[in-house]
Amino acid sequence: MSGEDNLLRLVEGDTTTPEDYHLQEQIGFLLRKAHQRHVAIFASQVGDLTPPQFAALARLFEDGGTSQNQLGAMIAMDAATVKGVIDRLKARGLVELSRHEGDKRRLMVNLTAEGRQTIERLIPLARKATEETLSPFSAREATTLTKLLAKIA
Amino acid sequence: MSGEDNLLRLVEGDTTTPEDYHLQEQIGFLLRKAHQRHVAIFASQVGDLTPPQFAALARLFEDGGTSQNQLGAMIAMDAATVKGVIDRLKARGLVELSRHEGDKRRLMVNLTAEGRQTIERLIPLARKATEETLSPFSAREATTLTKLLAKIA
DNA sequence: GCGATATCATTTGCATACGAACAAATTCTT
DNA sequence: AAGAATTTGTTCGTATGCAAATGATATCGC
Repeated sequence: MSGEDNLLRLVEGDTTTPEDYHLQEQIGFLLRKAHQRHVAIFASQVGDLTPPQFAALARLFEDGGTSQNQLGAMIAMDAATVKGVIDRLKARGLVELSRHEGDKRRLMVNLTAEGRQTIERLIPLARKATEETLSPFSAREATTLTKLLAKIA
Repeated sequence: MSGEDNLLRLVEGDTTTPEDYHLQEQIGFLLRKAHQRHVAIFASQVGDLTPPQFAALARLFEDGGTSQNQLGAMIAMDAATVKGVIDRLKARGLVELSRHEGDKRRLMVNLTAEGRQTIERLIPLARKATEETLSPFSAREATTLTKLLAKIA
């Protein structure tokens, strides 16, 4: 950083320099770490399924069967990602796949009986994971954080 | 859900059921989506490096050289993950590796001249990414969110 | 009805992310 | 000093996550 650069910055009203940059204050870094922490908590509370796998089952439980890509859109996964998740759930017998009648492109995904039983069993554990992730906060702070994040997402 | 289960829940004061569970209100789901959105914004603003690669360079720029695992601890990456990130940065000539004298286990990581130049060039763009990610919020809300996330992480 | 377009799904390649098993070097304990 | 425990790093396997290319089917425009 030269003296001329410093002068230019002052003239332009820009008082920040690369040296002032602090990674741990950046929203992206904090989001990455917070997400990591939650995934670890989720694994310790729920264990059986990963958060994406759980999300897929929970959404099917809420809304009933949909096509694979539609489901992906609802749980924020692109087509390539949702395929892998559904493949693994199918391999475990938690969902079953069928072709849509009338539109042979669509791959319909439905919960099996075991899938329904599994998600009902895991939902209370997922609530505990939410609770533990929010445990550093007061109820008021937890609500604030949830609302702010909902605004981003 | 049987009638007996309902009675039991009422007696125990538990009024939530699996049917009441809403994925989009869960902190984990929101963190995952918010993180995804930021990564997309970061890619569009910074482009050249991924957020983890950028984090490694930024940290080396802030603190100078450290060992690979130590660096990983500072930017929240386990040993296996940080290895891949550093390998790719090394392949691009942005960092250089050397063995620690006195402790031959330690792999020291340092910025190259090109690495330093790169991170100085990218930091202003990373600031823009932070800004855009926080654009749905007022300044006050942005500060609140950052502080709350820092508390989790 | 037919060609252009759009939608749905699959595949490949690359980049995190983590657990577990392992190897090498260092430090601790006795 | 010798053996045990710890630290540092590597490798492997599994699971997201996304871009880009491809194939199959539907729909639109004419």
